[in-house]
Amino acid sequence: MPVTIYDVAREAGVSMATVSRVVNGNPNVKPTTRKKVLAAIEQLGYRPNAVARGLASKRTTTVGVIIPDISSPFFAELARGIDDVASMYKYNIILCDSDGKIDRELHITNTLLEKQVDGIIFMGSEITEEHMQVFTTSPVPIVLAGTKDPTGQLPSVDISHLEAGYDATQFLLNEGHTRIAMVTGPLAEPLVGMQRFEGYKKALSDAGINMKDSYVYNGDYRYESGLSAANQFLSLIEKPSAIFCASDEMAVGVIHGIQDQGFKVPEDYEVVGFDNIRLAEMVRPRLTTVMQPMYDIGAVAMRLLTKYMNGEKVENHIVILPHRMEERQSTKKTGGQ
Amino acid sequence: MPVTIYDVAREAGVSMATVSRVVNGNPNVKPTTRKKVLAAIEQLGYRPNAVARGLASKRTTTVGVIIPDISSPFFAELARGIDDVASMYKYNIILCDSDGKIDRELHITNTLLEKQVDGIIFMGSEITEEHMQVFTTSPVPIVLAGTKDPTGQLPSVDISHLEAGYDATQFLLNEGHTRIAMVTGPLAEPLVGMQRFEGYKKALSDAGINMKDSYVYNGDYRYESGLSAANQFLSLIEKPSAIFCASDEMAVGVIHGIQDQGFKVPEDYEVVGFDNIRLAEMVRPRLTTVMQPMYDIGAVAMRLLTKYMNGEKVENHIVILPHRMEERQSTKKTGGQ
DNA sequence: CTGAAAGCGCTAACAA
DNA sequence: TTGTTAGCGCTTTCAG
Repeated sequence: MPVTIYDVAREAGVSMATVSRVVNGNPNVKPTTRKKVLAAIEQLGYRPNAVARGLASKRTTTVGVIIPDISSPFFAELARGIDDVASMYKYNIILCDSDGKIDRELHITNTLLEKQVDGIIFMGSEITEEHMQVFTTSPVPIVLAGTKDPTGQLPSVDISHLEAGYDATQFLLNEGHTRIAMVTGPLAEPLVGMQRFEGYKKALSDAGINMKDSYVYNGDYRYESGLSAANQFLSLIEKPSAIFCASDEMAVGVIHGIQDQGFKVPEDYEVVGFDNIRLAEMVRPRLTTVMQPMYDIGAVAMRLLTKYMNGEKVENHIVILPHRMEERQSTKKTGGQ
Repeated sequence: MPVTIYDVAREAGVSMATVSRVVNGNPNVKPTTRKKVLAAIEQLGYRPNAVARGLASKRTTTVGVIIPDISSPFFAELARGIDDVASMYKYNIILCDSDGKIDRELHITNTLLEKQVDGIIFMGSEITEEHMQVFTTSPVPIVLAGTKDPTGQLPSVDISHLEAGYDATQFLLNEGHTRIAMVTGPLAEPLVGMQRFEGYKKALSDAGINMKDSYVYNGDYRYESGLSAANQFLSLIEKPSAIFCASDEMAVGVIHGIQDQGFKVPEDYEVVGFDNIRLAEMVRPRLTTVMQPMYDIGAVAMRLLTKYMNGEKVENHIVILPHRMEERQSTKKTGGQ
């Protein structure tokens, strides 16, 4: 039988209220009694029951985190940012993998709400009507990380995927390329995969270049689809001269696919990735990529959530963090810049 | 004001006890009343309060997970295994990054216990006296994943790092090498880094080869230390001909270090890694490595924990999962095998 | 098969 | 500065 606040109170010769006060750092306690209580706590090895506290106070100092896949380097880095800021603010994280399945996401949200989390951070590629329905009726604040809500109602922290896609393509255009291919993410994701692709199309059209369907390979962010994409592109009569990939993993796949056929990067083909995960520095040639501040997205999302949980007024509920081109060896050195 | 079990009871015209029964799937409820209650729940949009339930039942269906760094591919994969099995058994995970700092590990353990988790899974490289002191007095079961307790008291799931180190070295020995270098992990980790190194030493000594200090580079599992290790080894008068690395990241670093100096892997130097993270397949040459079942370690650890939480008797509290050599292109094809 | 009632351990007024 | 006293929302005997 564990020791309760009541045991401590008796041992210290005070009331539970007083014990509660010292445990919670309430200043209204005479130093002498505080000392007595502390001694009793020490002596008995008292450990406050957070569940009871949660029930009485209606705050659990726990937030729920819904993530598609914690074993993905991208999301793992985001999660790290979330956890670091959370622990800074004394919150704990209930982490749930959703596998990106909508029904699981919804179900998890509900479980988290049952557990009385003080807030939720949601990562996922798509925000459907159903999501909106659940999220907007949530009794606690929910912020999106690495995605955004199409209607702009929900708080979110993300980059501009469209601009990022545009910039990457532009970068290649500036190198003098006209035959630029793209390995996209799943286009079923309207807010991420599709946006990056839109950026690519826009850059091309702004440059007066017609997009060729044969220069677009629909990937799934994974290494293997980069490999296949390279094979497809290299089998074309008129091959592209540069390839923009919607993820670093695919970019590395593309590079290897190219190298396996005896060509060189960047001499024969230039390749640009997306994300800037650690892998980008662990390949040869090292990968030129769109740097996305993953850790910061998580950290800022969590910080934002703390504000909502504290009832603070938030000026800007949609945060767009900056991205930038990280130039390495998979592209040729541009003259200027 | 959220709807409570009491509201449902009134709406359905029954007692709270009955509502509780149907919510918990207790069979002792007449189908008719069950239907009535379900209707009321639906109608009111009732969502059970897990905190209240936890206080009353003394079970939270939540387990704590202490992890050095969720952004490490190795631990992320373990975490995935844990989470999958946890959700299979309807548990949620409170995930806490410890940064491998002992005081944080201890502090987190305490917080988790305050939150009344039903069990804990601990990942970390070292188990000190202090850990033992805290873990053995825990009111809930604790299982170690990816490490083990030196005294053999605590339940754990791991591989044999010593044997794995031995096998990797042996593998290189079988290829005819006599000058085998090793890039170790931190030797301050007695149960992981040191064990792999011990395996290396043992294999060498069993083969009648004297270990040379200049062939040992003390790394930290990261890519950069592989790079430095390669530089050190290649600057030796008598260079090693094969290098065994205690992590895949370091192995990739070593390979790049070698390639950067104009040499080839495996032609000039053979390299073996450790872990078999996804990266191992995403480099050229693809990495021969010691495959460690990371996902399974997590999954089995969680499964083991469920048994303890259910009060089931466990025959074998120390589980050693198999490892194996995964032969790829960073080593030459051996004739036999 | 159902209801009444006693807590679970703590917080938060409210008094004193 | 401290104590008293209600609950928080639910589970769980124990009766019936």
